[in-house]
Amino acid sequence: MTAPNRKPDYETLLRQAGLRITRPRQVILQILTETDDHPDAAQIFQRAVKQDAQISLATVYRTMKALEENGAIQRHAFGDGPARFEHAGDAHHDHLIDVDTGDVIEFASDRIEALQDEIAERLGYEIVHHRLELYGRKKR
Amino acid sequence: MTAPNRKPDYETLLRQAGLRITRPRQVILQILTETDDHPDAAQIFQRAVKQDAQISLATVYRTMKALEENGAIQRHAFGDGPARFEHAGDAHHDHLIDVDTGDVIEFASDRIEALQDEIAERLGYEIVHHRLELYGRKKR
DNA sequence: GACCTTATTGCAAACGGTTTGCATTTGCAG
DNA sequence: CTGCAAATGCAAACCGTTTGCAATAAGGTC
Ligand SMILES: [Mn+2]
Ligand SMILES: [Mn+2]
Ligand SMILES: [Zn+2]
Ligand SMILES: [Zn+2]
Repeated sequence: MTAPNRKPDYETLLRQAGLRITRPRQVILQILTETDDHPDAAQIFQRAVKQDAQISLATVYRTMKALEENGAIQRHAFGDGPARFEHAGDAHHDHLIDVDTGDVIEFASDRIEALQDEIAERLGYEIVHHRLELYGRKKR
Repeated sequence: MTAPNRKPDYETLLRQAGLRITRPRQVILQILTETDDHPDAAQIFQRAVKQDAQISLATVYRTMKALEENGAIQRHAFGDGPARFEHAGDAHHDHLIDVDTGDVIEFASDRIEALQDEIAERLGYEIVHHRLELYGRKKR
């Protein structure tokens, strides 16, 4: 469940950053555009290989890094597993991870966000970014 | 800055779990007892080697795992660096990491904790654990 | 289109943190 | 003190990620 899809124009974004639109990148960007979950590099790679059998995992990683540096995607590290990605541009939100299924549910709370700022303020700090993850189990 | 030191009796705890009090473990436990920060395995190892030159890093890792499984310590993964440890038993708190210095400041907010429960509740989940980390920069 | 320069690729090897197999040592119950 | 299982040190394996390198291909210029 991702916030309303902004259908970000990754290609234009990359072009403006002076990066080339290569075949591997097109494939990866397409996957990112039409995905609604938080895939890791291996999953993106699996999906990519179906479209172009000679894409390499290294290229997936390099592309993700490029996209991240240009603010096109966000990288998360849930639990201790591999990094997982999602397109940026949607409004800020945090995540609830189902410990049984691994499902990721998004949520947002401006009250929590405000309290975070308050706390940082009180400690004499300015928040650069934060990470709030709830790990939970579905109530039956 | 850690909450008031509970001076946990790790040795008794380990004995009750059926684990043996070996020399390497004594050294590591001592380090953990008198430390007030959030050291990683390499740091614990460095400190340990000063007391007993033949302790191995593998033993540090194995001991940390044993302690964690018995609820004696907590493991954190700040940013993307190595895991960092602190003794459990102190009251729950979350962390503010100084992005410039790496310093870790502890804080607690029952208002935030309550809001988290509320959110999970609303989504039909029960929180097993959570992770709240603020990454900030000191205001001058 | 052909050409040139340079970014990007695939591959395999390196990486850093952590875990593990194994032969040896050690704690500790009897 | 003995005997046995648990714990150790070492080195090798691990897993996700990054990197060096030679080969390829993007895309600006004519
Ligand atoms: Mn998300
Ligand atoms: Mn702490
Ligand atoms: Zn947030
Ligand atoms: Zn908390």
